[in-house]
Amino acid sequence: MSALLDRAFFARDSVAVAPELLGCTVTANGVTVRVTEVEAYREDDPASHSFRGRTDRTAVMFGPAGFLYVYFTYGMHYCANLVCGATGAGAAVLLRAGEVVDGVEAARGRRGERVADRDLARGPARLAQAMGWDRSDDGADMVGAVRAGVEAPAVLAGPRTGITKAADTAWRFWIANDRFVSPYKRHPKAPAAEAE
DNA sequence: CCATTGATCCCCT
DNA sequence: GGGGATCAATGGG
Repeated sequence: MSALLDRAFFARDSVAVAPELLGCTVTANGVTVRVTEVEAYREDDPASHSFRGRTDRTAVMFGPAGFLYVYFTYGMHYCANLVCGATGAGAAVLLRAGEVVDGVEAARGRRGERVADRDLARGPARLAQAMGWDRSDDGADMVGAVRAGVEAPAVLAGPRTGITKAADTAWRFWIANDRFVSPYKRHPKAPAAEAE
């Protein structure tokens, strides 16, 4: 059994925490996932929910590190973040994808009986659904639920997904050559990447 | 490619 | 207090 990550681990810059979360495991509601893909968000970041300051929805992001920030989007999906940085920093790491390593039956019960193992948590809303998270889990303390990985994986970095602003900031991190990373899709309305 | 879906937030009155 | 745009996505063609 590997080490639990303490609150100090999360209480740093989200861009530093994000890649270190790869390969770690997160456990909730009878399901454990090995994290394969994340994105960092910060208050000084136009794509962050915290960019325009604290609101009722984003209050948890401005609280102490190590707590879960769950939001609802596209009228049908939940996504989950781990709050990072100093209290009041408004930073977090979005959990984008993972491999269900324990509780496959529970995850499949939430995601659907016909869902392939690979797709149980491959995508931020899929991961949140597999973990059984919704707005009632907003603010849950995740210290004690996140463990270091057995070994440090090979990490790649690139632009974030699904956003229209700051789409070229390389704050998306994923494990190289891992089947449980979500397929990359730039937001259709994001400006095209600069030509090489 | 495209529809789905509704909470949230901005910016006015 | 209200109208309208937006949205860290998914699933099905």
